[in-house]
Amino acid sequence: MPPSPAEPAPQEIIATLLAHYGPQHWWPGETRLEIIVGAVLTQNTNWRNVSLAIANLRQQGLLAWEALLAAPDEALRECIRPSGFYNVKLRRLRQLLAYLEPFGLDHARFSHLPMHALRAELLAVHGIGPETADSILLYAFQRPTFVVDAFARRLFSRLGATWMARAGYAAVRAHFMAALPIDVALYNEAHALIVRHSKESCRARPLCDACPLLPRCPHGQNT
DNA sequence: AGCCAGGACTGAG
DNA sequence: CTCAGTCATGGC
Repeated sequence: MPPSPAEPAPQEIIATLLAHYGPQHWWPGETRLEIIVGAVLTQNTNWRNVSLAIANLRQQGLLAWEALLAAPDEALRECIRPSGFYNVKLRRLRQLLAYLEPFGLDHARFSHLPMHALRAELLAVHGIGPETADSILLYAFQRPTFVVDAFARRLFSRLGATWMARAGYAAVRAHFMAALPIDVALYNEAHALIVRHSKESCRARPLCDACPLLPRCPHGQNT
């Protein structure tokens, strides 16, 4: 797919964002279970709504392994309602839990299995697609996989890698992983920085003069 | 008051 | 294999 002329180099962009925003130490949840739940609930949904759902679960004491497994559908549904698509997400969450249940979240298996093997297992769960699987692998199990999301696609597309807007998930992921060292901490920061930049500077109105990516980043284009 | 958000799956052509 | 339709709430 790439390399074409004048494509943004991932390591440069990430380094620039890192220099500007500093390390994010970003973590989409307090616990492994919370991260996994959040990964499902955030599918095509803004994090604000997911937070409401997570808060409900916490308040009901359902962010605990045993309690979550034992919770009736109705209780779970009410908790996750604010995150939208609650019927679908309830099923997907259940199926993911069903896959994890025989082992438990802290089973050695999840830290010893080769990443691609674990990734394949997650992808085999109905309702777990590539982005959800990668989020879980990276943030719950500390595996070095690059998370491709709408933010990364939009940002790099605007910076010159226009092919990313329509390319398949695998191609985009492979591009980033070929351009960057295979490193958990790096991928963690990269995703966090891209999200932060996308929500902050790139949405600033009027145009944000402090944008670390100026003049490359054409502020004002759609989102 | 629409429009859209950190996807994934299904059925049709 | 490509792609529109489907699922749904809350914030702006």
